[in-house]
Amino acid sequence: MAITDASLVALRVFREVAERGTFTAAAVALGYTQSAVSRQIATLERAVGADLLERRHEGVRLTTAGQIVLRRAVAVAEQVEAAARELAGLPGAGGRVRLGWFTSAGTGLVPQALAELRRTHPAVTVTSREGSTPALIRALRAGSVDLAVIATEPPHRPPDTDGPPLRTRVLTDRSLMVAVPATHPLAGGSFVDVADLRGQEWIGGHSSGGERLMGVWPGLDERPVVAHVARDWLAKLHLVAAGCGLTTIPPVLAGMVPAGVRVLPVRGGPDEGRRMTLAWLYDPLPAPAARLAEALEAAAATGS
Amino acid sequence: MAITDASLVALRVFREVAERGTFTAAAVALGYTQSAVSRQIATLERAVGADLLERRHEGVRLTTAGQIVLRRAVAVAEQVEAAARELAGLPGAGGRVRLGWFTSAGTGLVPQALAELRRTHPAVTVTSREGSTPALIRALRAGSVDLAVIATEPPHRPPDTDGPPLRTRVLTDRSLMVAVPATHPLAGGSFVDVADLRGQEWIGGHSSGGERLMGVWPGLDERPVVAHVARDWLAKLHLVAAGCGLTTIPPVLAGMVPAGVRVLPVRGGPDEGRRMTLAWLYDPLPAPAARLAEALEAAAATGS
DNA sequence: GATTGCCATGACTTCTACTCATACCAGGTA
DNA sequence: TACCTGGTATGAGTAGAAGTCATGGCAATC
Repeated sequence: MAITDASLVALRVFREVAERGTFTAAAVALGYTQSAVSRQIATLERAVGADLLERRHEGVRLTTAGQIVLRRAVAVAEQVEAAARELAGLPGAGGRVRLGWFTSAGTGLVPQALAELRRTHPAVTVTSREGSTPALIRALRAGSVDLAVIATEPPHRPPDTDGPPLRTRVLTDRSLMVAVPATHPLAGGSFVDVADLRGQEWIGGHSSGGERLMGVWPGLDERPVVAHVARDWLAKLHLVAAGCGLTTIPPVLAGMVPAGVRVLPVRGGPDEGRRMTLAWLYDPLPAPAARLAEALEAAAATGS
Repeated sequence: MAITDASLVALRVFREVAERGTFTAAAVALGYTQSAVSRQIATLERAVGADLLERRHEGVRLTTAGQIVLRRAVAVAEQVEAAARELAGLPGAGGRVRLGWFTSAGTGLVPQALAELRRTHPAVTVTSREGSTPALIRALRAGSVDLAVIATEPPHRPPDTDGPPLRTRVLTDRSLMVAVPATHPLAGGSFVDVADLRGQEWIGGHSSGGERLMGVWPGLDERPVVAHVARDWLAKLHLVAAGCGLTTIPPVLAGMVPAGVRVLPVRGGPDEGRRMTLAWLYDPLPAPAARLAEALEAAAATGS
């Protein structure tokens, strides 16, 4: 038994696991049971003769062997897809770029860059999808996006260590802000002191495990009171406007809040810079991806 | 069912069939029965949704869809092999070239070029194998050799039409000769007239179907008398020396016949030029293959 | 200490992918 | 014409791969 006896299915399953980060999520995505995924991976590991994944409580991480196999599995999948396209008489993937972006890039930066790109390079076709920063990094490594706009927070270290280092370029670098109801006592000033944030009611995001809780000012020395939970920015901001509480807001969104909301910087705490970073895996970027990268940088520059 | 549901085994089988030219030969090579190969191909064709092979009485030929799938199957196999090498901690295939050569290139040209190459570029590792010209062309297309020394005869047209045209370069271009026993009446002159070849006894190669019969002068207007059959050049030439008959001999071998054999040109018939041609599939050749190609050309130039 | 979110595994079932034997088909030869 | 040869296809049977379900174990969190 050797890797040559692996199956395309096993490689696809492995890639999905690498992308989703857990067997369970990969199983759901593929329409299998978790147990089927577990067995596929076990079989693949037996074929390869080494562990591909390090099982940890919050999911799995690639081992060195896993990184090798993932890279090849992605290449194999690309060949198979290319064959399918050719057989269907479709054009190659030449002018296509797949972009991933994390939520707060979706309101300004990404649409703006896409509009610009369509004007300047109409031949480039972009497909895109939203995702959390860790999910996007896994997607880059799993080859399911070519380019990703991710978020980093202080201390802005390299976002993972699971393989060849990501190439990155900082798009924007500004500080987190708070959105307060216009009727709120704090709305009067031109900034908020971090001490004033104690005891406030917050409108938070889902605190689903692993991902940090969004919406509540980080580093408060108390357990925050989360009065409302919402995933959507527009909903959150309307809740703020309705006076239901405060929420944090990335600076890129500051310009597009509804009436009844004031956005203010926060002073007196540690730096809460939020970088939007463009990330990709291998240099050089293919031409269409490079065009998109330029458009994103241009949009970041004008938007700031 | 789509090509994405194909299996690595099926792709490997398909590639082997493309290389061997028949299901039966592929089955033998892979240790399967012919029926297993037939079913694998049928399944793959169903998955792809098109015929991959045109069944003909003497074997199979690739259809257009088959050419597409073969190219991708080769790329997939390369990825898998690369993964295996990486996992085993071996170096990549960087400095390796796989050469194919047809029989009469094996006595002079190939060893000479390899010796020269080892001297000038010791970092290049060459593996090589013998094969008939059609087999070598299939091997090129199946990606199992990188470079091939093949033979062509008049009218020297492109050797096949099964896919992207082969790149070629002529190495040598000389005429077929006959080897006669030194004791034979014809051995006295400095050439032989084609008319004198009638009624002679010949030492032939295996006339196994498809491949043309080697050893007997082509185009005789009689059924030749094949007194002995041998595959090996040295055996053939020793049979000639023993006075058992005549045989044809490619010019590259003229200089290395044993005592008791005379090699003579033939006049009076149509041109029986025999070209040795270097062939490969995709430009540009990777560096190590290019070095080998140069060495082969140099050897061809000095040898003539 | 209970709960939650992971992965592994035993028991069972289905379906895939072999083998063997045989049929079939086209060309070449007696 | 009939037969042989060298090829592919296919019916029948079987072993094993690859799913599902149900359950168990483990580590972190509340």
